[in-house]
Amino acid sequence: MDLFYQTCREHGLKITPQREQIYKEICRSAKHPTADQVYRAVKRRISSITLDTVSRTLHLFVKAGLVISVESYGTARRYDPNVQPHHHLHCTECGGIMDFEYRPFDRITAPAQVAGDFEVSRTRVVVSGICANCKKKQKRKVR
Amino acid sequence: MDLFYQTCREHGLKITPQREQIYKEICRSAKHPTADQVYRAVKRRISSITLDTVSRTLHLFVKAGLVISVESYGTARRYDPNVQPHHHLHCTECGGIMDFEYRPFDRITAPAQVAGDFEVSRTRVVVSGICANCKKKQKRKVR
DNA sequence: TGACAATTCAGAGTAGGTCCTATTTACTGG
DNA sequence: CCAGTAAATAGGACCTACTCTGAATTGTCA
Repeated sequence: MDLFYQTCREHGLKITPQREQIYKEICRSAKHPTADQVYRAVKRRISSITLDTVSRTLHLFVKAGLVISVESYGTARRYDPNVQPHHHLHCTECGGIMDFEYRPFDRITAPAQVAGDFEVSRTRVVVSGICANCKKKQKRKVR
Repeated sequence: MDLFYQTCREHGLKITPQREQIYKEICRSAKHPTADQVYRAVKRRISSITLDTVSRTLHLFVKAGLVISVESYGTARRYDPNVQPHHHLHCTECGGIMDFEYRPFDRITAPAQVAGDFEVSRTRVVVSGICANCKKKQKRKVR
């Protein structure tokens, strides 16, 4: 939580009970929760909170670099409190995203000819496929 | 378009004017369009078409391997007719996704200790940052 | 402590689908 | 090349995940 207070101060963000709970919740969750999932969890502590507050707060957190917005394949944005380099396994069946760490991948950088005028902030390897769980259930073909 | 006819036949998908136009449109667009963008474009040719038809058709195309569903950072799914290995630049400001090709990245594979029971179908490098366009406009700090 | 800008809440509005059902259409065998 | 049938489509209701507006409230600094 120290990181939270420090980052808020650095960016001139006011510290409110709502923001504390939102940040705590996103850190507690092992998955990459959506705004709505965070909202439901925080609502148990602060019953008056709205989804709008949670959504806007998560956007602010992203801008402040406190959490990151990770790629999604479904319909909802997903957030990740792990701002350290790491990589993702993406299941094309259930839409789930799982973290994995593999140091050699952390050193991958796009060559200048590719990056060009692009200001790179993060490079990630995304492995798509079918997770063990979904593979079991999978017997049917296309249609 | 040959690929389209062939893939449809292989998967027992009927060939309809709607599906032809949807596939043509997604190939024409250099970006990675959303279902809604494809819908608006195709509607100019087939005015009776519905967003529902476009959405379902794109799902079918994904299952048949005719197009792929790429990662997004907003709330809309994005589709890509380029099923060959390639990589993405993702602008965190405008949400845009641009393709890039860099052969050495195509050979990246996750080690067994990571993949485990996961059945890998595709591995992609995603470079996040700020594109040249957005960098220009960017003068303001957080908030 | 008091002023005030930042933040929150409530409710309405929007984007991007998804589901249901009746109707239409593309493919198959005769 | 035509009819039967399963697949596909259109239209409309419904849903999820935000996003906006405006008024009320609250944290922060002098």
